[in-house]
Amino acid sequence: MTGNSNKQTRIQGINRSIILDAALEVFSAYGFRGSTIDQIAEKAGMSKPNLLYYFPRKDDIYVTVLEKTLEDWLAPFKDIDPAGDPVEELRKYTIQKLKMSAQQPERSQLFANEILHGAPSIQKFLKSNLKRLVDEKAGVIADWIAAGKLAPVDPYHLIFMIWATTQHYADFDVQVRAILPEETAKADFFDKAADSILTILLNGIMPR
Amino acid sequence: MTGNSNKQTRIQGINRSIILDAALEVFSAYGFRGSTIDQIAEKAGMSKPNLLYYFPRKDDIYVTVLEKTLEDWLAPFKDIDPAGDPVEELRKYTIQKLKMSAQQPERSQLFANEILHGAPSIQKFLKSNLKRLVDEKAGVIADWIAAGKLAPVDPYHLIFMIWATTQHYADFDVQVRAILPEETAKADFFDKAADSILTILLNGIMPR
DNA sequence: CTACATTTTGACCATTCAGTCAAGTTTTTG
DNA sequence: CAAAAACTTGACTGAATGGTCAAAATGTAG
Repeated sequence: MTGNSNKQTRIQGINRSIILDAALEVFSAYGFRGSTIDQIAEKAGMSKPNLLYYFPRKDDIYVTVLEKTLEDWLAPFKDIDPAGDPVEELRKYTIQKLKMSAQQPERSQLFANEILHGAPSIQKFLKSNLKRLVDEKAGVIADWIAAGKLAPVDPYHLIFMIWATTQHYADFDVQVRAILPEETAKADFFDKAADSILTILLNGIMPR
Repeated sequence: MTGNSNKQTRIQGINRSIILDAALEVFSAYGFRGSTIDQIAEKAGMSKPNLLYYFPRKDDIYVTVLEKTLEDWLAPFKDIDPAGDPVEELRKYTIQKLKMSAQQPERSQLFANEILHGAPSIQKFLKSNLKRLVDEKAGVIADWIAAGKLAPVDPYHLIFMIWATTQHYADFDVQVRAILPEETAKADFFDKAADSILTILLNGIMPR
């Protein structure tokens, strides 16, 4: 039985998970080409051939980490509730995404890097799954607008705006810290950022 | 006289420029580690040793392209006029940045990639020049708010929001096109995006 | 046109790195 | 506890790639 088989042994479960954690750290920091298998193996505390026993190709590790990331990443988006209060739903979603950016910047960075370089590994996912999901949620927002519960704005661009703004704090972390060195150290940095963003965003889409 | 000297010959002027154009294309698409000197040389239409005659190290090419980019990139930000009408100035700036994202996505992508991976080549620039400039413009915005010309929002987060939103269309171009395939092909795509963003943003900061 | 400086390149070198392999060790199973 | 399966690794290979070098080609100043 090889490491690729469906049913995992105890050791396989442990080691695959260790490898994927190490890989996320390394890939998010250096990108696919900038990362080496040796780096990941060292961070995972095992030899390179051992790591390759679990994931035969560098690409296998990368794609697996990326897929796990996408899943987590979209969960709160799926949770936007058509039956909820529009402004409240979008506030909840925005805060959720900001929290994820703060707590798991590596996931955001990994994804950003993939897209930035043309999404070579997830083109299909973007055009099928993601597009379908966004179309659905854009429809929900359009309905809210039609019901007069939100100002008339293009739902797609609104979604992009929320994504861009929230992920900025993970992806451009270095820049934010360079400009706000003391602020970012404070405990309430997250709350202040969330508050500023939500003020502008929600006032921007409040029905008039 | 070497290719590094201050005074450039005719051929040096031409070739350095050709190399930098090629390098921007390659580096923005594949990142620093993902790009090879051979690739750049081929795109520039010259042999690798010839290219290395003008820029002795791979890093030299990269840093030169990056510095040129930073300069261009901040020009419109510098142009924000404290004496102008606040909403009008911020509209002008946002549109300017969106235009740049549309016309020179490579520059935005090059910069994004650098920041995403910890800004190894421009840490100092971020902490000195950029911070100084942002502090100055944040002061201008704070004054506008104090004068009751804008809603009370944190100037720094407002600036980040404009940056994030506008650059999203360059850096996440692939994702935008995956989700809005027909839209992006239309001639008025830019206008619609600008309009959507400005509606939300400006309504969000209009004094109440 | 000549002498000198600049530009260009084929061939080459050293290093890095993804991936292989065969032999050894540990874990599981009956 | 013995045999089989699963796991681990040192040593290695081949391809890719950053960079060198010496000689040839081209451009330029007087």
